Amino acid sequence: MTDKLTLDEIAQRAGVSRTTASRVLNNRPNVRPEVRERVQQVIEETGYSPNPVARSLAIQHTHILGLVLPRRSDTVFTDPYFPVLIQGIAQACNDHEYTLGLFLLQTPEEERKLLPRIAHKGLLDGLIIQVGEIGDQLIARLLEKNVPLVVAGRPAQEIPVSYIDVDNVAGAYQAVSHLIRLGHTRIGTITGALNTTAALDRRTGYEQALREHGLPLEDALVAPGNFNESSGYQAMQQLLPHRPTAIFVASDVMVFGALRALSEAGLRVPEDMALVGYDDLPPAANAAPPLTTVHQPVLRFGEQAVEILLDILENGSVPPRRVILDTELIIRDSCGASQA
Amino acid sequence: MTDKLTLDEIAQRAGVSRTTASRVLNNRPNVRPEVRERVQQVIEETGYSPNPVARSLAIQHTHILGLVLPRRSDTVFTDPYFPVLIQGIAQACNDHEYTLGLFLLQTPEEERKLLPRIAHKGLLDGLIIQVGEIGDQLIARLLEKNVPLVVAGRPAQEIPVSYIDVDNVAGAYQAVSHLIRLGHTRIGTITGALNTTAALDRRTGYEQALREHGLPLEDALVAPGNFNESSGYQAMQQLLPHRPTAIFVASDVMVFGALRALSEAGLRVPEDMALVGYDDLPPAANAAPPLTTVHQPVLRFGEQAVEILLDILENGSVPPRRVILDTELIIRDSCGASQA
DNA sequence: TGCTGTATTGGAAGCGCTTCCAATTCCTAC
DNA sequence: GTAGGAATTGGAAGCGCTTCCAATACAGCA
Repeated sequence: MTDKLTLDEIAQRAGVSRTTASRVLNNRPNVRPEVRERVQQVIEETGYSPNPVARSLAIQHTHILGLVLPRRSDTVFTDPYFPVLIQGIAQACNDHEYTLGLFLLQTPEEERKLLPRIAHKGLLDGLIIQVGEIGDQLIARLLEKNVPLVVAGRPAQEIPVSYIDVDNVAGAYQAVSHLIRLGHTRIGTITGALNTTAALDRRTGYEQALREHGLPLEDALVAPGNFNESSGYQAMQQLLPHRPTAIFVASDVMVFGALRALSEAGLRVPEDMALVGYDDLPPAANAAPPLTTVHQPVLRFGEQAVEILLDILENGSVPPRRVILDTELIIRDSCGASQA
Repeated sequence: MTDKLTLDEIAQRAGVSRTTASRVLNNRPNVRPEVRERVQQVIEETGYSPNPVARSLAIQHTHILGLVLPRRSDTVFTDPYFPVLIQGIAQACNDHEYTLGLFLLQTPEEERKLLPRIAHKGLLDGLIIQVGEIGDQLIARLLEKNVPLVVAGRPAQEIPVSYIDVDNVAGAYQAVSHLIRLGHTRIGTITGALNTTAALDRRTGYEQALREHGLPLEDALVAPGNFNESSGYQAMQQLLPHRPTAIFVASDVMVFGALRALSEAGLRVPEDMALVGYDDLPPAANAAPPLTTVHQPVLRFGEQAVEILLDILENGSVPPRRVILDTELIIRDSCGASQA
């Protein structure tokens, strides 16, 4: 209601020029204390707050960051990972007084339609973009438009872009090593969608652990999943005939699917089959049995992503920043360690 | 890189005035076809796209909608409900060429800090705000600032605001009636957080069903939850000694907690205890056993929310719009109907 | 008391677009 | 060939803010 207020009016009411009013509004020096006081008075009385769009136009940035989540929407809102990521990013945006714009690119047409809006340096100061499938050209295209951006997850191509990731290889390596330490020798894995670097890296960690401990790699013990529940279920069924005694599953959601297959087969966890997952989001601790899983610091991941982006905004995008966060193996019941 | 382009330059290159250039940019009439062609040519060659901020300042709206999720963050990103809601809203925003701004108000300070940004009609054209706890004054405060808004969920107070909700009373009523029809007479309920209207309404539906079917209401059979997994677990434990044979649980997430308590107690579902949940989000179908649950059309809910908001933007906020979406009981295994 | 240097102030230009309105051009009909 | 009207064009004034820069006020010093 009192919204037609402009800085001009404030200035008039306080009996100063618009310039001076602007100065006190932005806490700039060179205003006599008494004058400053008077203007502040008026601002408070009227409940004035400056028009962000006008300000943005003048200063040439908006204080808005964009988060873009490409394709694969099935996973995007079925896996608790993304909500938590969003939360971390939103939190950090709040802390730094930025506004967060959300862009879900579900279909190719949407991507095409949204691209100009995302790529234009007018609306968004910068972008956090979740890495997509291998072969996705979105990042490359954005890069050549010169938009400040940081990628969440390791991009497939070797391009000079800033990104943040968790150490997926090491996380998987830890998990599998732990199973080996518990005495397992026939260890399978259910992979994530192999058109993502995260899934690839986790499989690499699995292989590396087996190899370094002198265990053979057996193709039949590697079942492809795609990060959702049903794929975990199917992969588990596929694995069962080959009699593994332990499985490293590339995401907790797939563990739930695996658990379902196991219970249908009348097998118990961890007695008949040890399981280690990946993610450690809220559902993991309350599962039956509670999941041993590789913890990723998703909230911090999100926070850091925006901090990197802000750094780029301030200091330019060269050289590209690279941040790899550590994971931690959380030992609960599903691996059998607690009863071993 | 080619981003310093302004409409002025386009006009110059095409040999017309900025006014005319603007006209072709916005597909307005009164431009000679050949001229229009020429300008379009230049626009394409240069890859020009107009600065959205400048345009916003001129036309006095931004084409940005805000989604604000107040407090109770524990539930917000632990319950799959919200991601799906966000998805529906984002989808609809895309369809209508709006950008979505996300505001998570986790702490009171954040709320205070963000309020001006949210309430100022400069940045956001309108707001979709998730209803908060009963007693929350956020909506009222926003309302008096005259921000166009639509509430997701029924507000507690009787205020003249537009909102969209699902028919929680009817949904719960359906669920409980179904259990009664299956022959149950000792039917308990695990409620949601009773400082929300959704939880209250669902409890009302439960009571109504019992009453109308001549069954007694028994306080001991009503256990308070708060929509998260652990509360379902605890509530179930609390209910067990009173020997219900069926439970209506106010959200699927709490069903998972209940399931955990039941399995620890050595009870089987649905043989020893019939369960009906609420939500029917992806995890429900893959649960063990698959959940009978009240389906809410969350995606459509989100879409409609933005459509209502756009309607308000276009035609004013009086009278307040009220939209109540229907729910549907999805019968799977957890209620025992399939084996009865 | 007068002079130089610093702190305060406000005028005006500019951010990149839209849009009102007056000026010009083009048709058509007479 | 000309008057009248419609279609086309561009000048200029905003939208609400920031900021450069020149102008003014004030301080300290000799």
